[in-house]
Amino acid sequence: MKRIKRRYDGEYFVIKDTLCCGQVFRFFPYGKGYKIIASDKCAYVYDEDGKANVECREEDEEFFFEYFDLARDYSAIVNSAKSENAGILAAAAQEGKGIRILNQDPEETLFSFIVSQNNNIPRIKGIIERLCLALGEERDFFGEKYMAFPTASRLAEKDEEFFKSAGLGYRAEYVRRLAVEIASGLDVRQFGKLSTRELKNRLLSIYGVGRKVADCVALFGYRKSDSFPVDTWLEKVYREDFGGELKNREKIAEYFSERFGENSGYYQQYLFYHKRGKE
DNA sequence: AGCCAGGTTTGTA
DNA sequence: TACAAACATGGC
Repeated sequence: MKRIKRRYDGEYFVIKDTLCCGQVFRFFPYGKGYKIIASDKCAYVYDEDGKANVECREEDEEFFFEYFDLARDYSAIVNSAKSENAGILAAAAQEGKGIRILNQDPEETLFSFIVSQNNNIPRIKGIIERLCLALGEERDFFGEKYMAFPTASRLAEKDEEFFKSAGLGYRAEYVRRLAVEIASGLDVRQFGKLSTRELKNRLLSIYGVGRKVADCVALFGYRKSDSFPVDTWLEKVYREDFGGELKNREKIAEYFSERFGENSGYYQQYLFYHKRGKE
């Protein structure tokens, strides 16, 4: 199989910022940048001389073009952010204009963000990697091994003890029950047909999924850019940078998504990255 | 030692 | 409807 290399202009596509802004967990420092694993596919990606570089199998070129959302015009989004007159948003957008919102697999995104609740990013990455190592299918990337994200059927074979030993803590039962549901017929990929509202209600009916995880999954897994996930960092942004008084995170999420509409998800990423900082 | 991390569920009023 | 406590784990 052939290996291909694509170079993209780096003004609105910075690999490091796109991977390190908290939307994805399976990437590892490698060479001049990172190895990224999405579903069962792998790519070597790095920033160099103001360009974003993507190297992968020839047959995966289209997959990663879509994955990195390369058909979308991010200059328009960044310019809108700058014209919003919304506190630090303009500065955050300038700082994070190289971020692209990845088109991730819904099922992987759902499992990943259930793991993310009340947890920190390094730990989330570790837990997910242990699950992949134990249960993922082995694949080859030009002579180097990597593990695909496990199927729900494989996950469903394991008991709660297994998930606890992977470090999931009280989330073990959430993950196990979702795996069993999917293994016995629930197809979360079909949720993509639903409207944003219907999708969120459907996600909220899953044990272990609340408003914030539903918003992340809708945004990162189903491209619902009118979602504005509010976690501890965005609550901080709201209080400290927007002078907000609301206490309820759901209300805060409504405030932002009503204000920013279809650009909510992008702005949220700029603000998150700005507030939390880089790796 | 106690607080925090990309929160959700359950119980109470 | 709104709010508090409980829930595992590990880094600081």
